[in-house]
This record gives sequence, C-alpha cells and structure tokens, in this order.
Amino acid sequence: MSSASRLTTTSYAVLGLLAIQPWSTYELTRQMDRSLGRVWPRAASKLYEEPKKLVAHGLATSRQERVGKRPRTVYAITDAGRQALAEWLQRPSEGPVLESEQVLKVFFADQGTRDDALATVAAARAWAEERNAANRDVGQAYLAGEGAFQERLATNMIAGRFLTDFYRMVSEWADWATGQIEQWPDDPQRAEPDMDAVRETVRRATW
Amino acid sequence: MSSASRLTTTSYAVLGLLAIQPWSTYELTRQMDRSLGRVWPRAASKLYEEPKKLVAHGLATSRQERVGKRPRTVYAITDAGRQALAEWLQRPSEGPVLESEQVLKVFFADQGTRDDALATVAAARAWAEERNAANRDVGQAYLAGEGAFQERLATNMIAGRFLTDFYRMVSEWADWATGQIEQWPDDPQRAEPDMDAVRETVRRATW
DNA sequence: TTCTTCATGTAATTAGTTACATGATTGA
DNA sequence: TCAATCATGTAACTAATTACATGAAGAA
Repeated sequence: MSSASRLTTTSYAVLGLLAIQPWSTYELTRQMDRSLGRVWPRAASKLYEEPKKLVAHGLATSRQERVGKRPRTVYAITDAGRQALAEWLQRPSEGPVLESEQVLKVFFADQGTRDDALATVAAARAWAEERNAANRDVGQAYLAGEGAFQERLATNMIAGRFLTDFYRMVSEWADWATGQIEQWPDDPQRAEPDMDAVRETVRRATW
Repeated sequence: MSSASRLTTTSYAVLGLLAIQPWSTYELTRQMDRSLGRVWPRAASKLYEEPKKLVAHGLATSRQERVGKRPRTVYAITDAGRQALAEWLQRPSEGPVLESEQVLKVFFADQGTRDDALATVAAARAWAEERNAANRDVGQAYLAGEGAFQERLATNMIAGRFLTDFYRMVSEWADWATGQIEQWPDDPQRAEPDMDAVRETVRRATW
C-alpha cells in the first residue's frame, strides 16, 4: 500500500535535476530559480516536498548531512529513478500552458482607459526585456566557456532558445500592440478596428 | 464581515465577460473554451463558483431562469462591478506564466533517446498548428463580418495576435529544434553542442 | 424509447502557495 | 555584536482540478 501518491510532472522535474547530480533541497530551489523555473515554475516549498515522494517511490535516496549543528538533506537518484525518468521521457506530453494577466487585460481593455492599455503592454515589454537579459547572460556565459554543466549545453541550448524566442515574441508583440493602441481614441469603446492589421494577422497565421 | 474571500484574477476574468453581456454559467464555460481560456485557462467547475463570489461582493447579480423544470442561473454585472473592473485594469499585472512539459522534457533529453526528443518537439509543433488553425478561423470569421461581437474586434485582435505570434513561435522553434536534434548521435549524452547555433541564439537575444 | 450529447451543478480531493519559524554565515 | 542574508524546513491555507450526479433535448 503506502502508495505515497502519484508522481506529477513536478516530481519528474525534480527527478531530472537529480539525474544530473545529487543536490540538497536548497540547491534544488536555486536551480528552479535559475533554469527550470522558466518552463516549470514552482514555489520553493514544493521542492522540499517532492523529493520525499521520490524517496518513497524508491527513485531517490536521501542522506542527512550537517552544517554546524543544523541538519540538511541531500538527495540522489537511484537506478530505478533513472529508469522512471527515461520512461517519462517517452510518454506523450501536455502542450504548453500560457497564462497572461496582461493579455487578459488587453482583451478587456475597452472597459478601461487607453492609457491603462498602453501601460499594460509597456509592462509586458519590460518583463520580456528583463527575462531576456537574464537568459542571454546564460548563453553568453556558455560561449565564454563559463557556463555550468558544459556537457549539458546541447540540450540546454534548445530549451534556452525556446525562451529567447518567447521573450522576443512578447517584446515584438508589445511594440506592435503599442502602435495599435496609440491609434485608439481616448475612449477605447469607440476604437475602430484596423482591418488591415486584422488581414495581416490572419496572413501571419497562415503557414 | 462576511468577507466572501478575496477576488482573484480569475474573478476579474469572469467579471470582464459579464461586462460584455449577461451570461448563464454554461455560456461562461463556452467562452472559456473558445476565447478567454487561451490566456487564462480554468476548469469549467471554477466558473460555477466565481460568479457567486462576485455576487457576494455586489459586483454582479444573479437571476434564476428555468429550462423545462430545470433551473439555471444567469449573471449580470452591476455598476459597482464595472467600477471594480476599471480599477483592476489600472493595477499592475503579473508577467506571463509559461509552463511547458515539452520543453522540460527537451531540457532533460540527454536522459532519454534521440527519438524521444524528436517525438516531443514534433508534438509541440502539432499542438501549435492545431491551436493556430482554430485561432486563425476566428480571425477569418471576423474578416468575413461573421465574428461574434464585432464591436470588440479592436481589443480582440490585439489579444488574438498575441496567440498567433505565440503559436507561430512554437512552431518555428520546433522546426529548428528538430534540425538540431537530428544532428545528435543515437545517445544524446554524446551530443556535441552546435556552437554556431549558440552564437546565433545569443545574437537573436540581443535587440 | 433508448442512447448520446448538452447543460447545470456539487462534492471530494489535491497540487500548490503564502506565511511562519529559526539556525548559520557574513560583513559592517 | 548586531543586522542582514542565506539556508532549511513545517504548517496553514486556498485555488483549482477531477469525479460524480442528474435533468433536458435531439437523434437513431
């Protein structure tokens, strides 16, 4: 019995990190902040829970260390863990899930002011630039031979490129949206749709 | 007190729909499926809960109708609701949240086979094409003058364009990734990073 | 008239977050 | 030596999901 509850994608995300090397829980949270969290964001406290589940399933082992008189836990993957990870990699995946409060607000922009809408897309642009800069720094570190886990560069790059493309897309969309909204009158309810832009958008959606 | 718990972004998403017109709960779930759900996905059952909260806060009213002898509830926004919505539109928003099991798997692709990785990116591409087709159909309906809520086209288009751009980006990324992975040897652990591709990616990230 | 799908919810469960507590380390 | 930050967790809470139940309408 013991069951220990089903493994989720988050469990496998942690398991994947353990496949690289053993980590203490805190180190796992650092990795989440830096890399993994961009495509699978979870709160730090979750990372204190999930490895226990992996241990209960026999996919990881835990070892107590101490720092001063304070204990800490370091987790390592088992052979069964590597096998479970490999099986997971063969299974079909869910498509991307996107949540954007900003786009949601743009969708309802006619209920607010034109300036609200402009501020919202400007915030989206700022967000994209900031994320992009951090992401680009990682890439540059690799180019300089300073990236952590150089041996993982081939896979890292493909995921990193996804982020680069995404941030760039958000930024370009924000610029385009700014241009559109600037053409609105003060009361967005009276905004006339730019039919040329609609046509161009439909064309862009036709590959 | 009564408090009725705090309003979340999901509450405002529903409130925004009610600002367009009154809807029954089921109709709200339809809208989620069709439009809103692409940027703020929530399960149908949530849409049976949230409007009650809006009513408790005085932001909406509910009216019982019947279909046969079966009752159903139709919600409408109040003036206070419109005001709350307008205030929400002025507030700062969270940036986009992206979750991708597929990119996660690519990140750990060296723990599986090359074919697994190819299958995963192919699935991402298929997902993007499918979503894109549905999204494009909406745009084409508008062009044909058949879109629902033509008066909302100006705002709809900006949100719709975000989706178009996103699906396109995913699809192009998947093609690029396929080309990269095809160069890997059978065992992805031995994959040599394509340094030219790294350089090009860093350049793309430099605006 | 029965089966299927559409429609309208409620209940049970869970995955995840926020808040809290506290020891260790560093540096002003 | 005091404050701030890094590190290590647990507890309380909640937002959201899945599962379930059932009536109505339309199709076979």
